[in-house]
Amino acid sequence: METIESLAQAGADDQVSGKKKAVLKAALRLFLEQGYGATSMDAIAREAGVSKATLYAHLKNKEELFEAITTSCARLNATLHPVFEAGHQDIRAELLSFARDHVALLLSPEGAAMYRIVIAEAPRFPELGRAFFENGPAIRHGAMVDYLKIADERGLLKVDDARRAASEFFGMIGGMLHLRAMLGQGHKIDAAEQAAAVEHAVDAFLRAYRT
Amino acid sequence: METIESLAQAGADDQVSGKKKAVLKAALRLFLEQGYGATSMDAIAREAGVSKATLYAHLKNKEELFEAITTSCARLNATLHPVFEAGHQDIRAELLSFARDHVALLLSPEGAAMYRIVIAEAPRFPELGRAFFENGPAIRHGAMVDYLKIADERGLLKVDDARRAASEFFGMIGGMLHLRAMLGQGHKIDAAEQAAAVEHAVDAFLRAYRT
DNA sequence: GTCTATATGAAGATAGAC
DNA sequence: GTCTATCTTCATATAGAC
Repeated sequence: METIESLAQAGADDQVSGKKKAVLKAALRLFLEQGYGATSMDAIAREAGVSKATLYAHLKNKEELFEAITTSCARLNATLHPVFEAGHQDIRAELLSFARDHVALLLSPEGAAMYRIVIAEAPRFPELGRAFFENGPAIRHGAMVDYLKIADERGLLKVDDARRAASEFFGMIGGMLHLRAMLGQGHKIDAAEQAAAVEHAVDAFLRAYRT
Repeated sequence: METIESLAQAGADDQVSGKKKAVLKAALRLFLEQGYGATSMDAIAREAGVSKATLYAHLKNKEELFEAITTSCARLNATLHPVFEAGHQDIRAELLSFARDHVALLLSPEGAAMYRIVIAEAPRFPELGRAFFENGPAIRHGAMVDYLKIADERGLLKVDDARRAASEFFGMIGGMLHLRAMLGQGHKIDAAEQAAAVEHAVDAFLRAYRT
């Protein structure tokens, strides 16, 4: 998993000064930790080790600073989405591996914080919601659609509607767990219980779409 | 569906003055529309048609006012959750009806706004997250668990783990749709497409758990 | 570019009159 | 109980010196 540091650095152009990188990095961390409204420009400047004036020399205002995070947000999603080894050697094992990685991302502190802030601010920053969706869930969904289509063509699964089947897959492996995490009820989720739930869901999916 | 007006009235004790009711009603509306941070006490007082001093005569502060909303929040969930006619006459029809009502709630403006604000503020108001979960998703989940257990006992379905099966049911009928709505990408969801997706998911669930 | 110091305004909360 | 007017705090954003 990519670190917040590398994300912030990657999010900034390579030509920008170290100060700007520090500001973006600090902003990403604080926004994820505390949310948009609760994060003050003072705190970002302090965390970055620069003055507020320097901060405003690089970024127009708080909104622009937050929107700059969109890049890191997209990168987070694109980088973290598991590489789908679509070998179709062992469908159950492949789906299981994909599902585990997906759920681990949803429930990780960074992943959950990112989902939370994007959901919270989507009305005020529609572009952020769009970028997050397109670069994260939509990409993973598309990968699963392709996988299921091939599996259907090869007669390994019987999938009448790959898009809907993919949506059902993601929903059933992580829907309730994700909801619990979003509502702050994720602390009760035991790791073993989580793993068993994912496995159970994958098996149910396979029963629904086996040949 | 219960209106915001009746919710606010029901949320307040019957003995409190009309002014307090007006404040609670205004607060609920503005919180749902704009979120916690973006809603000022000035705006709530103005919307309620009272002065700020009057507002503070009834509620200690903004946090307490927000927490008072928890009651309405719980009530919204409890009231809106579809009555589950567990007749087991026609399982597919019953699951379909339940699923349609559930998804309609998730995607309704009021439901989506409630989910959004609770998710956004769950870190700062853990009790709100807990109350929302216990009175909404958890209740519906429990109802589905009971339904599936009975269906299993009667040999109508083969459900090895009712809790996990219920989680999978909710995830697959609404997971991706809900996520899209939360990220502000719900406007693209065509009503017919939505209905077809729900039906498709119910059928997939039945294939996974049929006898 | 970077800093210290400050202007400006918004929002939570209250004092005192009626 | 209710209001007008005000206090206080804090956050965004900038001015001016180095």
